[in-house]
Amino acid sequence: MRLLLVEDDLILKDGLERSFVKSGYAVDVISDGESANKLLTYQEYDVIVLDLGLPKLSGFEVLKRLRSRGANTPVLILTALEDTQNRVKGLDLGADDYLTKPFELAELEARVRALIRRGVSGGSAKIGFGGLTFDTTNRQCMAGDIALSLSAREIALLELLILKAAKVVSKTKIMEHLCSWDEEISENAVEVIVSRLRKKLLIFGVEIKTIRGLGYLLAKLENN
Amino acid sequence: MRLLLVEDDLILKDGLERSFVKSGYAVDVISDGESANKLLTYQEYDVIVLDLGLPKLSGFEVLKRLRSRGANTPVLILTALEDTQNRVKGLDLGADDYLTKPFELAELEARVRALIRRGVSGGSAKIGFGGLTFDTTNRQCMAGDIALSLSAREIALLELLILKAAKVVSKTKIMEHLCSWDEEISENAVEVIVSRLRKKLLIFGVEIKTIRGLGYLLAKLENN
DNA sequence: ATCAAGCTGACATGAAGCTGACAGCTAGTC
DNA sequence: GACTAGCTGTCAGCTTCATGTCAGCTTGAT
Repeated sequence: MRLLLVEDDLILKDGLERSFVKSGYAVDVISDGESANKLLTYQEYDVIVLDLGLPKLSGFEVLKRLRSRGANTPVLILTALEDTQNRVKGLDLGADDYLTKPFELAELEARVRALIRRGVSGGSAKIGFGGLTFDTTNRQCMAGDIALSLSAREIALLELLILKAAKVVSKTKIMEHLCSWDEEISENAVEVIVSRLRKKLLIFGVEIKTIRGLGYLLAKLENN
Repeated sequence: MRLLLVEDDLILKDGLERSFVKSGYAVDVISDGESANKLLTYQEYDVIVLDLGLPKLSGFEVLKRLRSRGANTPVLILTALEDTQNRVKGLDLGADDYLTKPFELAELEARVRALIRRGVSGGSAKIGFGGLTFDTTNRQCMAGDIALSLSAREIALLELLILKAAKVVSKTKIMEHLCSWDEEISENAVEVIVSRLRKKLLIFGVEIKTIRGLGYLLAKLENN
């Protein structure tokens, strides 16, 4: 899943980024409100972590403009201001969650996971597809009580496909969700990841269908 | 959909063209204002991407003359001039959107899509016909919750027919919409594409009628 | 009946996609 | 530091599929 972190504190920024990357997110970091606003006009994210105290354009303003463009991307607001007034203002503007500094890393991660879940699967931690169950909390995929042995890339791809249910996901979209700016992979790399994951899923009756020229979609295997 | 790109910067021109072609547009490129103006007197487009800083005739002038001929083709202005004055001037002259360089490719594409949608279907991304729903955003056609498996050409043709609702569309018009100059296909090729699409649509109660000597039109199948 | 317009099955070609092999990289272990 | 195992991207050669052309047919107007 692709995450945007808007934060100007240098130390916090680095720590959060490293931690999110380690958890398997594709993370982009930006440190002022104006750039964030511009970026959000054309780049979609699965979740945004937004500090309120930003240079150039406040977090409030970034959020307001994002919502006024009709985007419903989940936003978690991060701030030093503890008073209720700002909390209310943030939620009124369309924030989905709110965390005041100082906070525990684990709590932030849990809330981010919850936001992604809420947006896609109606809040439940486990999503089923065919004979598979995907657990978004520890990012593991189970078939019955067997845990599939998948690599990080494979899990990221499966997560995306399973969250998009039976919709076509283009190679470009896959590239966007698996990689942040500084990484860049070829279309062929996506094909390779698909090929490897496909092989592992087939055993469990789940198929990755190719829609030529458009992308891939997850489907239950038809037996006949 | 057919797109005209008026741009004199060599590098930008090439990049944009390649990207639009990849997205499935039929793209014509022209690099000076005078030729653009001349071309626009006889060739219709679905959307025009227009640079302001052009040799021979400015983008402003091209736009002004286009509008004075009564054409309401959506126009997106592209420019290095960032000041508000020019933005206002452009919009006053009848531009539909405005983007200042440097910009991200993805943003330009998103805005072009938005313009096409706005122009044709009143802003909604989905258009229905009979039992079919055509999603202009991700260029997919659904019958209920089944996605039709259509090739790129078939989708392009269906898009055109469905946008023109129950009006007759001539073979020449179809050729214009599916191809830019450098590609050229025969009338027979159109017949073949129609034949293939027709077969697939029949199952879903939608018929492509032939109006001999005039063209084709989309109709709901009458059962008797 | 004649002829042009249109239809469609068969085929060739090239692009899109697949996958085994390989090599560079990372993390863990001693 | 050196060794190992596993992950992951690139490449090359292969397969699959979309699409234009052609040929021979059907349809419809006069």
